[in-house]
Amino acid sequence: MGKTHATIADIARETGFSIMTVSRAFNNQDKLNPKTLAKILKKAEELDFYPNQVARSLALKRTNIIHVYIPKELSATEPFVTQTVAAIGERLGENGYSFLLSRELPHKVTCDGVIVMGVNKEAEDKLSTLQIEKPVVLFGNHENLPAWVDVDNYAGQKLAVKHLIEKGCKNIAYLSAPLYMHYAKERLQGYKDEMAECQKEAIALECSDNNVSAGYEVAKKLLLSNVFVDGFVCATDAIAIGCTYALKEKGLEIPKDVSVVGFDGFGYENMTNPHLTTVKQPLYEVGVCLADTLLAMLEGQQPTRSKISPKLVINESA
Amino acid sequence: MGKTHATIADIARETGFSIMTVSRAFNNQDKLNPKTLAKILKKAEELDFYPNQVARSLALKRTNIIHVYIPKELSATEPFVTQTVAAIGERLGENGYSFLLSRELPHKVTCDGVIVMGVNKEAEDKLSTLQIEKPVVLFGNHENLPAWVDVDNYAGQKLAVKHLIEKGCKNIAYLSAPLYMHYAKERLQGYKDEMAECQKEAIALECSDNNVSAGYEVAKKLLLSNVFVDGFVCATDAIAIGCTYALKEKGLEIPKDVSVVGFDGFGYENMTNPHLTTVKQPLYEVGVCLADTLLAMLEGQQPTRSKISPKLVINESA
DNA sequence: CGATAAAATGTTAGCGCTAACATTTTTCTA
DNA sequence: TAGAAAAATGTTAGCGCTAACATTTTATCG
Repeated sequence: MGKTHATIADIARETGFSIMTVSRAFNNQDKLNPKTLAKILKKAEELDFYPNQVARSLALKRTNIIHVYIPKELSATEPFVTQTVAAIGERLGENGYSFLLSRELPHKVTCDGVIVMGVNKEAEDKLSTLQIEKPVVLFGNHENLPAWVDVDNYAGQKLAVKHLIEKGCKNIAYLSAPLYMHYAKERLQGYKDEMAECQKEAIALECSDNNVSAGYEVAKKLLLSNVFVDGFVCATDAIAIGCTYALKEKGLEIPKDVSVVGFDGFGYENMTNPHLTTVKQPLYEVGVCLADTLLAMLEGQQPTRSKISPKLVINESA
Repeated sequence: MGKTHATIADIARETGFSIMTVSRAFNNQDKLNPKTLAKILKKAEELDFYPNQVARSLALKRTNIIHVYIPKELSATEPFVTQTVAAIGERLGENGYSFLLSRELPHKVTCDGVIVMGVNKEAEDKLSTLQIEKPVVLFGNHENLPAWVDVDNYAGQKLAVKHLIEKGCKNIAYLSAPLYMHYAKERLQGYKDEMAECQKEAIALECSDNNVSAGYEVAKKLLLSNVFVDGFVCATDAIAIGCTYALKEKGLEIPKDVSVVGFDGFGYENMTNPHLTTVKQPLYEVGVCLADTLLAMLEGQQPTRSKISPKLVINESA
């Protein structure tokens, strides 16, 4: 591969300073005479020097690698995983860490810390073990873990309801995702509480699945009943899209006759006609927060738990 | 952080072999007496030993890090980027490499190789420079680069046309994406050639943008003219979805009256009613191939160029 | 069965960097 | 301006591993 690259030893030789002084120029600049620092940096520039992170990691007994653990039951290609990972990766990179996507819990010597993309009952025990050795941050929430970041589904869902009420909707129905999904429970509660706080009657229906067909079926069923509804709050965008099909089929116009709000904002919201108003999951922020939480722990700070509030993205459907 | 972890020196001491023999047990097993190997592995297990990759990298003058460079003009959250990155990451991890998502071209000492997620005129010069020092693989195709992996848009679009013809469609129109997108040209050509090969007349219209509204507008325009069309091949799923809205508005049933095929398969295909038949970009395979191409180069093999064929995913719309 | 090749194992040096301590130089104070 | 404190720089040892070469042990064969 041609000649090897300049090292701090080269700079030391050429400037006449010791290796350690050169090392300080890249780590503890404040402990150097400004003139010395300038000379060293100039020579570094001249030699196209770049610190060798591997050597640095070895000397510091670190790896500078973070494992991003994606439990097997999660698809690694789901938007909510990949978008969060993108943010994590960017943030870690800015801080000198590379990362590893893995589907198995890592051995402690292979990383400085772990970000877990969702809880997996099987892995829980291992997590607490690993936690003793290396910092762990979870995407989600868990009472036994001191560090996690989650989306505030509850607050997000309240936002949607609030918006419809402000728009003047009188009868707001809720199409829930299957309740065995933890987010579904949280969102449903947000709807119920917000409705209660506004002295409105809740009408919540659970879909059998989180997809367009299920949303369509449940909305259709509701429309066939005698219940008058002028607003639909849906637990996910997929369900909301299904809902719009049922509404159109019935000849209802969105948002003139009825308003629809979704939840997720993975890009599907722009596939409807009209475009869907939705509560967008703040995945970028979550990813950044996951990374920052871990980085803080690596610097010795206390673990933290964060809930990040989604934002309402107002499009045409409500 | 508690007591340090077992090293090969520990195993050497406890088994009575030299450090080098222990090292061989984890690298050149074939050069060891089987009994020796067994003893060492047993002791390793006992001590929960795991090789320190950082030390290994330093000794081998490698980083075991791959930079995944996402040019600034690409959004890091686009599905086609994030899904490919997920596959790259998984593959690299399996092979002992971690990676770094970066928005700037890396310095050569920070990585063993680079995967570029799309060409950026600005970066092209730098790429050829970097290439001399470290292996580079591009997602896309470029005549000046010896190693790349691309989606075979041309072949993929032919698949879609073929499918409609087999289904018995007589008049197949094409809704193209804006032609300044490189993939749009390739896909359009695939449509044209396949139509020509089947002695069919091509009717191609270009959308002003790659989104639902643009697809809707163009399809609507075509429907207003006197041209009879019983099949739509669309350059993207977003355009196809827009197209379905225009068709439904006109009272046409899909696929009874008219068939629609999209392209991309990023998940939007399941948001339509009926679900969209589409040509799915093989992003997972692309990611794996990008990683494998780079890994092969790192082992000294020649760079290669690959085009990966998308698959037709048959749903309800055609 | 001794010479010789082949297999197995060991020794040395070093990858590039940093912590910890040691030394030198500069600055400050009475 | 001597003497002490502070600032700047240097020395030593080692992080855990591997390449390259050196040595010892075992297998092979006329």
